[in-house]
Amino acid sequence: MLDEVDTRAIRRESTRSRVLQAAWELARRDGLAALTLRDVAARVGMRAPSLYSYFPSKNEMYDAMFAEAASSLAAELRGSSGNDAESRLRDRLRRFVGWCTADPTRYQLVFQRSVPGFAPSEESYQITVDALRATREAVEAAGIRGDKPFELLRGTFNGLTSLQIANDPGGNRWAVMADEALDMFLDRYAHQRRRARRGA
Amino acid sequence: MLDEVDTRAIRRESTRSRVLQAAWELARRDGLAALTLRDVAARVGMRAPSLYSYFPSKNEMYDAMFAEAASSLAAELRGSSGNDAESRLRDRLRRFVGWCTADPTRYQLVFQRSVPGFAPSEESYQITVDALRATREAVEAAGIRGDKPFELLRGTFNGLTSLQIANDPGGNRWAVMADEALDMFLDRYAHQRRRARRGA
DNA sequence: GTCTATATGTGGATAGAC
DNA sequence: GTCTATCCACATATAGAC
Repeated sequence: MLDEVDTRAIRRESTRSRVLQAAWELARRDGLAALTLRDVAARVGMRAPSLYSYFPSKNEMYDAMFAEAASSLAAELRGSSGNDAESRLRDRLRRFVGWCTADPTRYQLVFQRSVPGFAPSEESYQITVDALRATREAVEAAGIRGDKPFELLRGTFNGLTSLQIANDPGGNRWAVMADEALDMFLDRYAHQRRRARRGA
Repeated sequence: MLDEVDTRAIRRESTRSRVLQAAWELARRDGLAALTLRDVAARVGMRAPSLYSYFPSKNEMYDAMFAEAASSLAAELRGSSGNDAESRLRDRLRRFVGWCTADPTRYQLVFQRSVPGFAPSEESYQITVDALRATREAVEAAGIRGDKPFELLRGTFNGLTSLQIANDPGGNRWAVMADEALDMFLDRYAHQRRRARRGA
């Protein structure tokens, strides 16, 4: 009987997952804001009201998508590696750009406010906050401290990805500048570390 | 009789202008995408269908707003001045950031694709293309050539303004970094002029 | 859990009177 | 030019049968 409960819960999760996948597909095709419950339901062979068994509202469905996307980004960034702090930062930023440009729709949901009336729940939003804090730590591990340099780096990479997605979706005209951007940044802000090393 | 024609045309333009102003006010209050013809009309003491005397469709109204905003930006940037090319570039970039952050709604219409189903007409879009080309010329006048540096600068400033607007609208946490960002950029790319370039 | 039926609301756009 | 009346399509969400 406990087995039955488990089985039911698993099937339920599976259906919920199928619904979310259908929502992503439609959002990629027609745009995030153009999502309708009718279309999502039709895509999994249901009618719109049936979705309310899985999500209490449309915005809760957006929130589940947001959480999925944010978790995916966090996982991608956690996979960063390198022999030293600078290499790990470089890898992390490359992964960031790669993740953002791989799926503009996903990027828009997480980083832009492109769905009128939707804001992520505190819980879902926290996933992105944690990822940002980890990036801040990676920057500091590379010897760069202070809000200003960090926010400048953040702005630079935000700008590159958003130009990429707005003007050349699917391409890499701006994405390939990630390394160059980091070099420019390190040229200016990593000098303390190098000078200190040289001086010592 | 020609006078009458003129008077009528002037009144018409005046009303059209009032409609646009009402649209901006509502867009700032409720968001660009939340604009409705009913609300806009009500704000100028009309009913929705009357607006069709001034704009053939809602998207044409958006396009008129886009053209207005783009022209305003172009005029602002044309006012840039300075004693040398670098100062003029710095002033131009300051003006850019100032213009963008002064009115997030205006910025969103011109630089983000935040209205589903709306794209500017070729004619309106051209205004922004011209402004961008003039900025490119200002960068080259400062001795910096090539697509890559220019696009990197463009990305950096795009990123700063978008962070500013998304996270601190009305404030200046990121806007004040404009000078710092340009310094970082010049550190790396204006050195050709002054000394041998390091690295590749 | 899924359905049909429906409440309830929205908003762009057109027809035709004045 | 502005109005009323209306069309039409759409969408979220609920009630209640099965």
